[in-house]
Amino acid sequence: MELKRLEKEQENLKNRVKIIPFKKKVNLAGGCDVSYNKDRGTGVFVVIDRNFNVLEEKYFSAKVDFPYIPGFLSYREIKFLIGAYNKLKLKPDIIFVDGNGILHPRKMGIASHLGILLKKATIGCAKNLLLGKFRKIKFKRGSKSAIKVNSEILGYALVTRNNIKPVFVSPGNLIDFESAIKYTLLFSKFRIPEPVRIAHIKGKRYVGEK
DNA sequence: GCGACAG
DNA sequence: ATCTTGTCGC
Repeated sequence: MELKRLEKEQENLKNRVKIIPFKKKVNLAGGCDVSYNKDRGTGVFVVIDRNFNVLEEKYFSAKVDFPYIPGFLSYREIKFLIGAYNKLKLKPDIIFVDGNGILHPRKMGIASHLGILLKKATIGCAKNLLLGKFRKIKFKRGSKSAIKVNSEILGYALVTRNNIKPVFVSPGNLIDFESAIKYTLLFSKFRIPEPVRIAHIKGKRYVGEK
């Protein structure tokens, strides 16, 4: 099937992912999300500062041309994200993506894919677990638990708010686990990191042109 | 074979 | 993801 080809493409792409120490100072954080309406999708990109002020927001709408298939989310959504990103004037130092980074069957979740195409540091923050196992944790902001896939750590379950279930964080590209966790907490006020949460809200409210 | 399965 | 009001709990 066609998915076999895409699987190989992911296998190749993953060789370009770099899980390396993140040194840059983060003044601007980007967040993105895709919302749907019938057969159309809209990508939203927002840029916020460390005080959660929204400095810029851009949209990109187009027809949906790929179904949702677990493990292949980027083939459905990445064009919307790229489209919105290219309209930004401000370029974020780090980007939060709704979905996984290397916590993926082929270590090529949408956050990693986007990070490679944009050559930017990206962090994947999923609301639900795609794969792997982790030990139970206290629902106390800051507590975390490694998510293992075949005994290899690919991400962390991270509690960003007291008494609220964790989000599943994994490096996308050009960043390490520690920094991914650190910045996710730094930019989280509620369960979902603000950049992504805001992008999500903007998307639902957005009524753009075709 | 059966069940799980980001958005 | 999306369709959708009230409602339970911190």
